[in-house]
Amino acid sequence: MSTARDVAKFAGVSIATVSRVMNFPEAVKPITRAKVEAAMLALNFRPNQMARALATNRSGVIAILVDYVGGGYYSMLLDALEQKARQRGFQTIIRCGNSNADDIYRSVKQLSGGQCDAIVACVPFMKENELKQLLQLQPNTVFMNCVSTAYRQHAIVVDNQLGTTLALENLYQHGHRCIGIMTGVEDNVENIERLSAVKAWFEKKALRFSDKWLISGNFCAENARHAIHQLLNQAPELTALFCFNDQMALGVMSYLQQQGEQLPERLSIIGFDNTEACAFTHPTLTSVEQPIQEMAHRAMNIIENMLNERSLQEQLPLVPSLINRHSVASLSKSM
Amino acid sequence: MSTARDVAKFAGVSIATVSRVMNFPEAVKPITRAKVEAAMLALNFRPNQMARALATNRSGVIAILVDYVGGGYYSMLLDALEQKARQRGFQTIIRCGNSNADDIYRSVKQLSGGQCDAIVACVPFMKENELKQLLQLQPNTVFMNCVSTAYRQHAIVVDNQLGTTLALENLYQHGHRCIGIMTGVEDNVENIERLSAVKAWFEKKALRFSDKWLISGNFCAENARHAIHQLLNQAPELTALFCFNDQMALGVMSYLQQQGEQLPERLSIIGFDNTEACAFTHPTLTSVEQPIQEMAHRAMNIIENMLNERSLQEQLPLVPSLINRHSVASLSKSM
DNA sequence: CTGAAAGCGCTAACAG
DNA sequence: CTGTTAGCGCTTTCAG
Repeated sequence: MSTARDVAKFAGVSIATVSRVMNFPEAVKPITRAKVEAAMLALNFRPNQMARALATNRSGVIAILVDYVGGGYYSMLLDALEQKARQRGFQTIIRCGNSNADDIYRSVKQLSGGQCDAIVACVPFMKENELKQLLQLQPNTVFMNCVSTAYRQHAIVVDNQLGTTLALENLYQHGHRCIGIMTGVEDNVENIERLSAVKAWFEKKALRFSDKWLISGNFCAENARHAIHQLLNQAPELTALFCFNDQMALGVMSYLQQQGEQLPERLSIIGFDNTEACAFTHPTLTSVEQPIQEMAHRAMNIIENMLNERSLQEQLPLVPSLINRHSVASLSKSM
Repeated sequence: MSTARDVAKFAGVSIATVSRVMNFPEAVKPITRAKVEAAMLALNFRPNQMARALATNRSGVIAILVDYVGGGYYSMLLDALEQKARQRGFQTIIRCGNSNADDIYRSVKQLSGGQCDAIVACVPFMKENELKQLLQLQPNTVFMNCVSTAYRQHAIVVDNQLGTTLALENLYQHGHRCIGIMTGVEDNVENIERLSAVKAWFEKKALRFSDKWLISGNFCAENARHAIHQLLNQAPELTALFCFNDQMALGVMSYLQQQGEQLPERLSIIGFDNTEACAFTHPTLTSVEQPIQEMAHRAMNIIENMLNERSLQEQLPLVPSLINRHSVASLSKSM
């Protein structure tokens, strides 16, 4: 592999000039520049990013930390982040396998040794004090889908209260009063927010809410099958179900259909995330959409501000919207 | 951020000793080592990976190049690769947005500047001569799902002929003789292999195969909806369909069900990849599974051999299997 | 506009 | 077992 020194020798210039051609081409006389560029081509020169990073203390890469890369919501988010980062001249690298705070710490320790300039951490499972530790390891961090009171400048989050209300209100307007709730992972902050929004909504509506209407599906399709079975056993009066993510809604739908139930007649269902699969179920799935593009955009704004040592603004929760499809039946019609 | 020099000063040793504690702890007297480790802790020392990589010419990271990270097959593959790489002490980074040869070249040029030791490139769209170029840019490359005659030592691929045969044979045994084929992206080498396997199978069975039974869905669910509409128009005699990936099968199923068709009665369907969604459709989807774990395992073997400058063995195609579910009806029964 | 030289933080001989 | 020292390949003053 040829180095800048080789190029310099070949072009008959100094190594500093080679560096300038890479970084400030306008600062080099066109004719010299041409010689250098020719040499680069001839020697198939590719600058060593590690050396460059070491010298400048900048790598140009943003690391994204997630749990699984697969399916659902995060894969969409990752693609959005990659695209926005690229637009601003950053490379992105994704590290998966970060399912708890310790995984995150380990990853961050490695990555913050110069391997990246900033981190986007998808850490809905982290508590306030853990976020603090994370920021100590790497100040240039953005938390995605992470509710935080102390670090609002670093945290991008959707208005879960609104998302929840949109879903419940839609079911309500279709005549549903007995609405089941399938929650996700217990200490996931988004889960917590959505759950408390559910309770607030029922109170505001002065509707009875029974704890029997509540069940956990752990955000995962397979668990949702068992969960819905149990839920309908313990609360057969339910006519609708709000799932805290689409994966679970998918599990529920497939389970019920395997039991020979008609959807949405037997149960109206709304999911959360508006993943691609929503359009390809039968019936298609109504779901709450998170504004992924805007989230990715904000993440990059925060990062640029951090890297330029500008002060950060507090982030307001972003506005989700309900995407109406065919998984909700009007109660009057089906009765 | 503290450096090895700081640690050395703090511990009252030389910087070389600090380095040894990191790399060959046994080579340092326990008492010295303890002092150094204490200093590291006290100073919150994290070695600069870039400096280390520069000095050793090894980064410990494997880069994985894919197109989209989302949904289907690749997200499963990515998780498998990450896991296997981690087991062998490598970090992985994923770069998405590589949908053609030029994207790949650009990524590889950047990454091979010391940022990674090896690359796993998911490049079913690349031709033999493009693979050659890629290997010139970065010799330590593994091609995933990539048919190649010249670079078999670098290419991990599933036996597409067998996979295709398994699917068609299953339909045949359920009595189907008029079998539609939904292909993927035209110049995708896996697509090409599967298509020629289809034709070979029909010939071997001495069954008529009409070109009207063939349609492209571009590997994507949305396209599959239009494709199936057209296909059944031009060939209403079809009783079964083999889709070259699951995404398209999903699109087909949802479209037909929206048209009020019964599945699998109207059309028996088999997909390819056995993605997670297969278990959550209704009916559940029979699909050809690629041995992802084994593929990831082999990729890491090849990489270790390359990095240790051992000679590479030619890779034989891996063996896929058919996962039977409920999307295939017996023709006798449904008639 | 260009060159010389001093690092960036770490590793790896080589001495001792 | 430990310290000294010369790089790894690039950037960045500072002179000229």
